[in-house]
Amino acid sequence: MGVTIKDVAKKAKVSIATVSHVIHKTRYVSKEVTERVNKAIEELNYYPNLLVGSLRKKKTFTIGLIIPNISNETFGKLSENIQRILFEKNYNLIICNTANSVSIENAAIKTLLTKKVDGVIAIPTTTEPTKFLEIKNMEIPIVFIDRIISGFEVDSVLINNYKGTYDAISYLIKDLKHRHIGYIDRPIDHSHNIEQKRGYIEALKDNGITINEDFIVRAERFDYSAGVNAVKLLLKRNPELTAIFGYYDIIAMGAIRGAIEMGYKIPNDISIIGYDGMPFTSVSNPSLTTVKIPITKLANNVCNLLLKRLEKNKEKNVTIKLNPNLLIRESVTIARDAS
Amino acid sequence: MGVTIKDVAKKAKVSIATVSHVIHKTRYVSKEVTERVNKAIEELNYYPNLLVGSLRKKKTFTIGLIIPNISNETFGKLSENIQRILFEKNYNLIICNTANSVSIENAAIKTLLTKKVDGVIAIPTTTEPTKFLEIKNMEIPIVFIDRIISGFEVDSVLINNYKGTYDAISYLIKDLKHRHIGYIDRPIDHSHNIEQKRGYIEALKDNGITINEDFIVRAERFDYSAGVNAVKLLLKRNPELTAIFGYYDIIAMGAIRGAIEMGYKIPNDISIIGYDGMPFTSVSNPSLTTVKIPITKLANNVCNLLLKRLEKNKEKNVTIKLNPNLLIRESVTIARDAS
DNA sequence: ATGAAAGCGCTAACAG
DNA sequence: CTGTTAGCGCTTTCAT
Repeated sequence: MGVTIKDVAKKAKVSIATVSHVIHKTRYVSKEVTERVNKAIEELNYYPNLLVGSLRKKKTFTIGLIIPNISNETFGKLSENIQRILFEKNYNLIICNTANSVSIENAAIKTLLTKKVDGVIAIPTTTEPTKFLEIKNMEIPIVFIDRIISGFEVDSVLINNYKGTYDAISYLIKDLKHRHIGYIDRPIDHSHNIEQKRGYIEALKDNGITINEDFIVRAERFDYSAGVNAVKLLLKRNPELTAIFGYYDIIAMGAIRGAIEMGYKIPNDISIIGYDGMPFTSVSNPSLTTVKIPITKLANNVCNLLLKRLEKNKEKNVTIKLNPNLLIRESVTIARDAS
Repeated sequence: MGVTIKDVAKKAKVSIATVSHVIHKTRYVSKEVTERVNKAIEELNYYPNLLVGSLRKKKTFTIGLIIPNISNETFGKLSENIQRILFEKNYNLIICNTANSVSIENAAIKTLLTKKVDGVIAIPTTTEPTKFLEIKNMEIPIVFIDRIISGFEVDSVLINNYKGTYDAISYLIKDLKHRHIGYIDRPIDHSHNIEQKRGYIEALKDNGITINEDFIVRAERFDYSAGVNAVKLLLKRNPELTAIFGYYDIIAMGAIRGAIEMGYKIPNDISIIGYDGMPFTSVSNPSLTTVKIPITKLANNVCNLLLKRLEKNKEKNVTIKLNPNLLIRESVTIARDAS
């Protein structure tokens, strides 16, 4: 492992304890000795082995991040912010992409435990707490982002997806007179999309519109082409639709494409709303009206929560709820059947 | 640090050596004992501390990834692929975003060295090898992606940015009859954009077009709005331009927006070509003609190179060069002044 | 077929 | 003000 503290001690003609103390400024060392040690460190290109230190200090300064996929713009931005904030506090991030696979997620947790991370930040895929329970039982702090696992208490920073969707749908109904609104749901249920759907249902109800199950369809996957297919299915089945909500920007972008392929004009024939507020949705044409998740705020809250918890692990779990907000852009307009 | 090998040994009534051997199958242990040990591991929820193991084995199974920013779609995809491939080989990734800052990059290298990573993968920002030289001197394998630091020999997987740009510009000239082609360059020079520019220059030369320095401008930053500004500057100064090449997709997207804001129609008035092949450029409108970097192939090559090097570190440096390819989409068409 | 014990590089308690 | 040393959790050599 190259140069060790011993080599430095020998070169500086001091004990290894002194070297350690010079590095961490953990007790007074005379100026001359300090200089000698620093010189030796410099000359030998010594980098203290933090992993060994962690052996005694019970702290690795490593945090695990479990996330579906960082190549998603939203998750990428989020990871980047988290990494930056934690790096400033001397923590490093081991990022594990789960690709929405429970088995990969479990494997990731296992590795993180063997790497003895000080804490875990997760956007969990699973809806069973099993593996996360193990983390918790080991008293390793966990922070969940935008997901709940029912019956599992953790610190979490949530997005008010109910309100986000409710507001978007209400806007379509009240401001733009839509009454036939299609809905593209997530392939598999998790807490966030269930909340979204509740927002859709409640907004319809509150405006006296009966729910039509035919207007709701699940995307087959998490990607663009799934959006294309979903919208086609929806529009063929329900030609009366004047607006469509996609639970996720990429799906909504696919929906725009699918609708265009079917000969519809966006937004004149069909209004489309997305969810997440990914940057690229603003540069597309038409730009996408979408519900924006406050990423920076999210990252800040997550890190704060975790850092606090790393200091005192004993207090009650905290849940923070952040409001998304509707970004009105070009992909929506007044309903074509508005009277 | 919770449950240790000792606890397992005690519970299974064997020595810690035996526990270790059961875990790693590193010597024969009788069936009964093996079962007892595994049962104890299970019941105690024991996760071996890999960091300690690395103390003796001189191997941490951790790789450092230094990258400008993973929230960039290209880098995000790249990171994700690298993470997945290495994870399958039991390696973890510590990702450090440098935000194109040399000082952050240096700080990142320092941390990676204290975390005793087995290897480093980097898209370097600096053009001075100083810190990377330290890594190399410690005989830690490094792989560079798409960047060269002159006078610094490392394994690298490069993109043939010269050819990528040359082909794109040649296409504009030969197929689409453009003769007045603007060029938006990177804010600061690095190897890849220098190669790109050389491709631009040579393509013009080879087609008998004289280089006009006024047609070349540098983006002020790496972002969308810098593209907007750059194109405006370019078009005001040179109304004769019929096409513009942006060294980076986001800049090119900004250029489209800027040109539209000035009243140009894309592609009829101005053709615009980007570089990178980010996914979102295909769903925008008009979709962007761009030079696509082969991300998956890139990730595979990088990981292969690194994994090989982790086995035998003594051989000569390897450089792999991958060809990008032109994706022809909607943002280019025949020059408006074509005769 | 299994155990005892040295030692990896470092921190921190103790000693002087 | 500085040095000596035990020990963190584990792997591996040596011993039986």
